[in-house]
Parts: sequence; C-alpha cells; structure tokens
Amino acid sequence: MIINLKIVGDDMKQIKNSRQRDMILQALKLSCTHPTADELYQTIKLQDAHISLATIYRNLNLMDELGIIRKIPMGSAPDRYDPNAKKHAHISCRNCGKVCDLELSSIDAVEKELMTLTDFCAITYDVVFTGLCAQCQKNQKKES
Amino acid sequence: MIINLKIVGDDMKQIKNSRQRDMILQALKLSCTHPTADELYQTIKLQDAHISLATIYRNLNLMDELGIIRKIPMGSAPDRYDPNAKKHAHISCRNCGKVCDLELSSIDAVEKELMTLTDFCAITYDVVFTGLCAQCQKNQKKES
DNA sequence: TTATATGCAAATGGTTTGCAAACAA
DNA sequence: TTGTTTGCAAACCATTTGCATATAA
Repeated sequence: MIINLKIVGDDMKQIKNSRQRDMILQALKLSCTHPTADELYQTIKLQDAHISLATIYRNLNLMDELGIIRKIPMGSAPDRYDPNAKKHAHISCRNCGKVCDLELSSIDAVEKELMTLTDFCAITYDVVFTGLCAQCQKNQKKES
Repeated sequence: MIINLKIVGDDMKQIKNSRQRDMILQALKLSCTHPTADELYQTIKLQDAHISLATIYRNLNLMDELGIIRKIPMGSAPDRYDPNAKKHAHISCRNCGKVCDLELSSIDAVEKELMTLTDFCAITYDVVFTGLCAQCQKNQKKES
C-alpha cells in the first residue's frame, strides 16, 4: 500500500498492515457489484468466520479517507463501495438497486461552470443518477 | 394544492388537507437554509407545541413524492428539504454544513450524454457537490 | 360516516463506539 | 515495547411504524 499515514488533527497516524484490511480490499476488487458493507461481510465471513462487521466498516471508511477506494452514498439505502477510486459517476436502478459506473466526459464542463458560479473551494462530487435498468423495464412490461 | 391524489399500488389515495401540512409547507417556504426535518420541527413547535416529529416526516415524504418539494439526500448527514421543486443541483460545505442552490446550465449536456451511454430510463438525479464555503475558508486561515 | 391524518411511543437498521485483548513494527 | 487494529456488544440517531384518537370531507 502506497499511503501509510493518516492526518488526524495536527499529527500523523501510522497505518499498520492488517490481514483483515487486505481481505476486505481484495474482496472489493474482485467484486463487480459495488457491494454494501454487509455484502462484503457475508462474503469475507466464508474465509474468516470471526471477522467483525465493525472491522469491515472501519477499514472501508479508512480506505475511503485515504483515497484507495470510494464510498458511494445511496440516499436512504445502505452505502456502497467502489474499488475504482477514480472520479466517476454512477447510476442506480430504483427497482433492483443495481449500480453501474458512468464515465461522463461532459461532467468536466459542469465542474468548470461551478467554479465560476460559487466561492466554494476544494470541490468534490458524488453524482448518483437514478433510473430503471433495462432488465427491470422488461419485467415491468411483462407484469402489465 | 393542485395535486390531491396519490397512487398507492393499484388504487388512488385521496389526500386530505391538514393544518399541520400547511404549517410545514409554509415554514419550509419561509426558510432559506434547506432545513432538516428536525430544524423544521423546532421552528413549528413554537406555533404548535403538540406537533409530532413523525408528522413532519410523513408530510415531507408525502410532499416530496407529490413533487411539491424536494428531499436533498446529504450522505451521512440528515436529509434536507427544498421548497423549490424545480430540478437543480446543490453544493454543501463540508465544514459548516450549509447548503446552497446551483443553477447549472451545463448539466443538460450531462443528461444528454447519459442517454447515449445507458439503457436505463426514467432518469432523475440528485447532484450534491461538496466543498468549503467562503466563510469557512476565512476561518481556517485565521486558525493557522 | 368513512377514510385519512395525527400524536405518542416503540421499533428499525445502518453505522459507530468503548473497551479489553490481539497484533504489527 | 508502543501504538494500532480487532472482535464483541452496546450505543447512536435519523427515520419509520403500530395503534388508538382526532379530523376532513
């Protein structure tokens, strides 16, 4: 791991390796569904029956702060996590909850416009679109 | 109020007027801070000491579903509410929590790009940028 | 008269935290 | 040795829900 220091208040905190953190990062990297903390917990429990959900949360939060992974806030649904820390948007299905990655080149223009409109600085964003995925569209047609 | 029907499952639900709902909508319209449910509760309690927080939540959710107001999901912080139901983005200060409205014309292009990239339909979005507001930037300089 | 809305209190559920023991460096 | 991480259980807290009562139409 490249980053091994975390700034807490005025001083640095050393980050030590941990078997659990490695497992969590590996499981997240192998996933392709932007899993929730609990979904990761269920998966990892198969390898290590004694791991705690609190450990999952602590490490996901830590790695999010360090910029190794990204937390995707999902409104009222549980947060999801993305092994790809590169800035990108997401779209989630309001019916089945599935989350897909979006590479939107036009979003750069939005960031630029934003700069001219506001006196905020150090701007980041979480863009989560919501819609109905192709699969759920089909299913809805069948039902009616 | 224009809309007075709500679709629940297969049938319509009549919406009845209520003194409480009127108070909540009025308080929200008079606000300019995108208040949380609890902030509205504190304000409205001054007029009606017996109003319940559950009533605030029920009515805010109802009016959000009816498109009269908008709920702004704030990630880990409590949801905020906006009397302006027109589609627009927000930026919030990561330090003091303040939320400001943003009219971003360039966001239309993002929606268009999105249409060409995905097979999702019925797309809505909640765009919440996060940054440091001018006031908090000043305060941070003073401290250091 | 009948369905909808309310107030209250209790439940929910994702997430965080306190603490003593385990572990990394 | 020293500070960080873990597992467990309990706490947290925004939000929702069950239920009897009040209210709108």
